[in-house]
Amino acid sequence: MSLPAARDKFRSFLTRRGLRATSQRLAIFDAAFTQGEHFTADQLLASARALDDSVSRATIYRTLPIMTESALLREVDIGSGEKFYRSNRDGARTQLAQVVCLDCAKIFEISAPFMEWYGSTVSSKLGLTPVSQRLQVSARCDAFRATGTCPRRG
Amino acid sequence: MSLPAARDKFRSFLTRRGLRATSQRLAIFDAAFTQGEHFTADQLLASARALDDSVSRATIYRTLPIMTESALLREVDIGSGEKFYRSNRDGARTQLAQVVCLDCAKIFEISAPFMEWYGSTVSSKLGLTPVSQRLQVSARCDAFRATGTCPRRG
DNA sequence: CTGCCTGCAAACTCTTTGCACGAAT
DNA sequence: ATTCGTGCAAAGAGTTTGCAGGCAG
Repeated sequence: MSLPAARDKFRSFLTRRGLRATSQRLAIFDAAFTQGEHFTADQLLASARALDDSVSRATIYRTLPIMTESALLREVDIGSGEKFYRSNRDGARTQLAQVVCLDCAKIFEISAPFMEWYGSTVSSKLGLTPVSQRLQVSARCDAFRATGTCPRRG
Repeated sequence: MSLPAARDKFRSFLTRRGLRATSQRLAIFDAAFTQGEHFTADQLLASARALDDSVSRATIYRTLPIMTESALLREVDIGSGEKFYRSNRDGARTQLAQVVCLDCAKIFEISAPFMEWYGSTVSSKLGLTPVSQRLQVSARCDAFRATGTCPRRG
C-alpha cells in the first residue's frame, strides 16, 4: 500500500470516528508509515518532528492508540519497558509470533496461525472469549556467541 | 515441596553463589513461597513485612531476581505495567501458557509443551538459540459480559 | 574484621494527564 | 462559533540506584 493510499485510509478512519484530521496526526501517521522496522514512541517522535516540528511527545502518545485501533499500525510489546510499533503495510495478515534476539536487539516476526486456534480452544474451556494472543521467543545469537559479532547487529 | 525443604534449597543456592543468607532474604523467600496465587512485588513486600518488618521495598526488588535465578520462583510478565511472580512449588514443569482475563484480572496457567518445540524450531532457522518463550492469551469473561458479574472476580 | 547487604530517599524510564491556548469543522 | 486537539510541564507508576551504616561469614 502506497503512502497516499494509506494516508487516505487514516483520514477516513478519523472522520468516521468524529476525530479531526490535524496536521500533527497526519505527520505522525506519515512518519509511522514510512518507518522501515519496528520503532518506539521516541523514534516516532523524532521522525514526525522532521516532517512537522510542532509535534509534541504528548500527541505521539495520544495518536498511537488511534492508529492502532485503525489497524494501520500494530503494537508489539516484548516486555522490555518500552513498546514497539510497526506499520501494517500489507493489511491484516495472519497472527504473528515474535523472535527477539537478546544480542542483536532485533525483532523477527513469523507467521503463527495456530496461535489463534489455540487461544480460542483454551479460552472456551474457561468460559472466556479471546481478545488477542501473543507468542514470543527470546533467543541468543549463535554468531554473536561464537565470534563476538553478529551480522545483524547495529 | 514443604516450606522448610524449599528454604533449605534457597539457602544452599545463596551459599553456592557466594551470597549471604540474611534474615531479610529468608523472610522474603518464605513470604513468596507461602503466597497462594500470582503476586506482585508490592504484595510480596506486605507479606514479607508481616514476617520481618525490617524488609524494605529495595530489598524486595533486589531479591526477586535472585529467587528467579534459583528457579524457585517464576516471573510472569503479562505486559500490564507491573510484573507478577509465582513460586515453583512443584519443581520444573513443562512450559506454561497464560490466559489473562481482562474482566476478572485473573491469570490462568495452562501447560503448553509445544511452545518449547516451536521456540527451538523457529530459532534454529534464524541462527539463534532459544532462551525462553511465552504464550499469552488475553480474553474477556463470558459470564461477566452476560450478567455483569464474574464468579471469579475479586 | 571485611565487605556484602541493608534501608532510605532520590533518581529513572516510559507514559499519562490538567490546563489554557489554538485550530479544524 | 464551537469543540476538539494541542504543547507544555507536572504527575504517575513501577523499578533502580547512591550512600552511609549494619550484620553475616
